[in-house]
Amino acid sequence: MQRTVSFNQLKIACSNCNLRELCLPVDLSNDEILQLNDLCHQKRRFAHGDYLYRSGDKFQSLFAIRSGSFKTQVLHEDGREQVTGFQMAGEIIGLDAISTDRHTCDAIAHESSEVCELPFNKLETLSRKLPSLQRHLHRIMSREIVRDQGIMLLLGSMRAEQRLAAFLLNLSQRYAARGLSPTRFQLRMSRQEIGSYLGLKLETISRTFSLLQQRGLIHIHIKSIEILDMEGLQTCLAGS
Amino acid sequence: MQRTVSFNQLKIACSNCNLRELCLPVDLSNDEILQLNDLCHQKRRFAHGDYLYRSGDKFQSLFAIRSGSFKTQVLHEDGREQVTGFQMAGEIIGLDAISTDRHTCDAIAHESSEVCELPFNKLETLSRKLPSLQRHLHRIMSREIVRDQGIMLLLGSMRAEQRLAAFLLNLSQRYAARGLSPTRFQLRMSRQEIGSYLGLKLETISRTFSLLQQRGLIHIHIKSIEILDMEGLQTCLAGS
DNA sequence: CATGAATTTTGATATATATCAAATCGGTGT
DNA sequence: ACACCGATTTGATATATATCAAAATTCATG
Repeated sequence: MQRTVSFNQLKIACSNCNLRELCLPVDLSNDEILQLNDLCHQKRRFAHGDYLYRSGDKFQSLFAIRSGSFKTQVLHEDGREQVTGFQMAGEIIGLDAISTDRHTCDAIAHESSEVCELPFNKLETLSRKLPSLQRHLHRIMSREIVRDQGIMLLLGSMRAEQRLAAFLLNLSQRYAARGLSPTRFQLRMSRQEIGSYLGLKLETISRTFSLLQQRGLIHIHIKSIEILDMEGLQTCLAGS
Repeated sequence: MQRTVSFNQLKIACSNCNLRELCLPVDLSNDEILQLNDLCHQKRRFAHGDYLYRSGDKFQSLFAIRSGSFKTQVLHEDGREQVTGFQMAGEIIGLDAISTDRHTCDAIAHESSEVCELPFNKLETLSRKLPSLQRHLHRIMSREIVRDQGIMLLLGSMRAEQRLAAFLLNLSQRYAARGLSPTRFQLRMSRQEIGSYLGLKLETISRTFSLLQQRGLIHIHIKSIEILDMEGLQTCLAGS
């Protein structure tokens, strides 16, 4: 029953889902990789604006973003909507739903995107057999906690300028981790959405972009941004 | 090798660590309960102000608070410290460290407290054998994510009054869940700490308490608080 | 290419909270 | 009971961001 796989097959298997978060750091045998790969065979495409899931939907699967990007948001009782995160290819989405069996936010495609579905029961079953997968799943969930606490700190004690610097540096890092330019990229989200995420109004975002540009830290034109002075931005994040 | 346990023993086992979060909802056999119980045999006491762990410490265990309460905080580069959470008896603390192998914040006893240590490797090993424990661990981590995202929403889009109302209602619920009065309890934390947690200054906290009192929603005297109008507070949380 | 809608930028003003300062209160030890 | 020290409350003012409004730019559509 032991299947043998070539290194090439293995690479394909591993990249099958583009599971940067789930796959890469796991030291699994070839066979184990294949098992994991079987998990996430089912793929789905989404166009800009499509919902991956909605708040209240029954939770069954995590989703690994293969390509494209998503945003997550919640609707307040009064109708206002608040963005809780931006997710890029290679990230896992839906972790918040595990505790309640229902999704707690909406996930919406920001552009044409592909995801693969990871049925959570199967993921749990497999992770009982594969300790390194189990550990990895724990790390992913913990990382989400750390990320969220980072945002809490940002919202609790930083001013507009620092928040935006933190946001841009975070995007920059994530692009860099994907082998893309950390200094020149497209913002997939509107000023409105950035503001909602950072706890600021769109006008403040616009003003703060202008400010950073005047200081020569960035060059921005609508959705195209170039970071001109990375260290300057970091200084700005550190604040006064 | 199968040990038999009476219902009474089982209750003792389960309550051994006062693991509201870890134990109660898990449907384990008697023997499994005993295994879990073995995990958390080591107990430690802390006095007010003692550190349970510090930011940067090597991560090895989660901690279950048996009695008392803790706060977690991070130190910014510039020396300011920000409270990231208040933890009560029955809660699990340390989840953020799993992803980095190092603790990412300080945990400090707010009063005389007892914790039991849960070596994470052992917890993982056991949870590979006990699916319901595995599922439960996942739920606990997910719940932490949901909690943090709740704070994000609060910090991002609520005013002082709403934040404080949310804070008080949250405490109230947690006391209620422990069979204590949801309307009359002691605040273990200072105005400073509440402010730090809610992204406000201590003066604002004090003023807002006064405001809520003037409106007849609460009665507060230093650290003793009584909620007089629960619905009023909820309305206040919902905001304008 | 022209038109209109949506997004972004910029300006003027309002407002919530921070900051600075002082007074009051509560607890602790002598 | 008294004096002291930290925590809390309250007041006056400053400031960052929100809000309201209008202009400028970009984008979508026929």
